[in-house]
Amino acid sequence: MSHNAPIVVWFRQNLRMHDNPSFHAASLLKVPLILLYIDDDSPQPWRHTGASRWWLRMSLLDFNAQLLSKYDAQLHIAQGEPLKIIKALIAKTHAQGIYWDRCYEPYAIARDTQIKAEITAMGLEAKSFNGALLKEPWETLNKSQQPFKVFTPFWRNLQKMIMRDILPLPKAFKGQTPKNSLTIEECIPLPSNPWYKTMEQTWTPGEKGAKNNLARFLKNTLKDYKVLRNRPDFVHTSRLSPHLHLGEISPVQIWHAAMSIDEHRNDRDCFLSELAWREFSYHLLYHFPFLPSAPFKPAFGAFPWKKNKKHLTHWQQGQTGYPIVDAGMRELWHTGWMHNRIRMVVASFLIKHLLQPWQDGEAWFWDTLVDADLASNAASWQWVAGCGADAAPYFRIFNPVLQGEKFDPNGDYVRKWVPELAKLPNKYLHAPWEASIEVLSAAEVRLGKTYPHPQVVHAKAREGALAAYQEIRTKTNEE
DNA sequence: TGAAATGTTGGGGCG
DNA sequence: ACGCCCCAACATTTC
Repeated sequence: MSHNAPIVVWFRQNLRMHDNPSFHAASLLKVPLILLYIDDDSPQPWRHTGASRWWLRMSLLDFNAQLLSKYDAQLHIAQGEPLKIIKALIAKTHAQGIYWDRCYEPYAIARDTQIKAEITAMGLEAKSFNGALLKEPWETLNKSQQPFKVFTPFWRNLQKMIMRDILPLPKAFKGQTPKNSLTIEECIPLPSNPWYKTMEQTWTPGEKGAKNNLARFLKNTLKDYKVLRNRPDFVHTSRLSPHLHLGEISPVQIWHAAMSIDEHRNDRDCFLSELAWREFSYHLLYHFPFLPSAPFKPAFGAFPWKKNKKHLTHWQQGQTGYPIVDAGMRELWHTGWMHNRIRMVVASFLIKHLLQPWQDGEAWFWDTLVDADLASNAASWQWVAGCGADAAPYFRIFNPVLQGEKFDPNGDYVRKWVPELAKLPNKYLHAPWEASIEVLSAAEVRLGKTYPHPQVVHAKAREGALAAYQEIRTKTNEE
């Protein structure tokens, strides 16, 4: 192996050119670079499907185009088992090593650990970097060197830490694309069903789209973020989550960009604390790898869920009869995204009103969200269910009518996504069953025909949820 | 990053 | 003028 042998840069969830630690480090070596992307189709839990896979396709296409125009280099696309692919690639190209930015999903950690061991055993270099997090999960420990289990101390600790500088764009390098490369289009075909067309109108996947979203957010909507982020009828959140998931932008870039703004300090810190929730989720997933499937609080293993396929289906389709819930579920289906406040409302409804296991909601979000992220999704569902680390107390049950009236006071959000209720006056928009026959017919609403009756009665469902909670509390105490 | 039930207070109507 | 009741409005507790 000559010291001019190429280095493989394996891109995974870091599809960006700026502030990319592995890419940047490799580019400093002044050797040819092989830019690799592998669609890992080996059997694994939580493989990306649905909406987030559509995003992946778009993101890869954009990234590849940017690489081509900036460096005259292209991604080497492969599909299959990463270890085999990498070994074959190294044999063919005589590469001297491989660099990547770390992933933190349990499956990915196991896979990468094995690959690193095998590559090292071959006498080659396998080097990993932190490109996805502000700090590694093992760098943020409490005073007794244990992982944090409560957000606030985690957040306070994070705020005291010094963030690394943003890395510059890699200088020119010699790109090398092995011949037998698949195209991105072949590797990740468009879904057969045209649902993605609405998403194309909503989103601009890729590094530029991410940057534009950040700039738009900091300039126009950081002011009053703390209050207005709760309004699903406004565009007042950053909408960075899908970009962050594939690393089109890094949390370090976001951190420094936000910190460079001196006005609206309260709003800024509130925004950064949301970034810290993402960080906290990764922290939890790393230290408690069962997080996506089992309750963080073991007592919840005995929770008396009342599995009901019909309830789940109505929820998924946005046909629960509670307008704010249905609006959210339909926004999700059509755009691959849902406003965060509404995510809490619909999740609480599925878990507490319908008594369906949080894992069923988690699975649905995994398929339908463009920002589907194992750590955030698992931690957030557990948070709502009350079984997570620093979770909302179980008895905190959202009233879907009050939430609607409070956060969608003019009804714009419900009217947009549940148009069959659009003509109802505001007074009844969030609780159509309370309207008189006259009001309903004037609005051309026929409950049970044009819009469903409420699937459950709030007050009764609330009692049921509290009783279910009581059951596991009793069991826990007996143990 | 709830909501409902329960408790307290004080203004005003009224005998 | 006074006591009594009603009930917002707000505070506290409970789930």
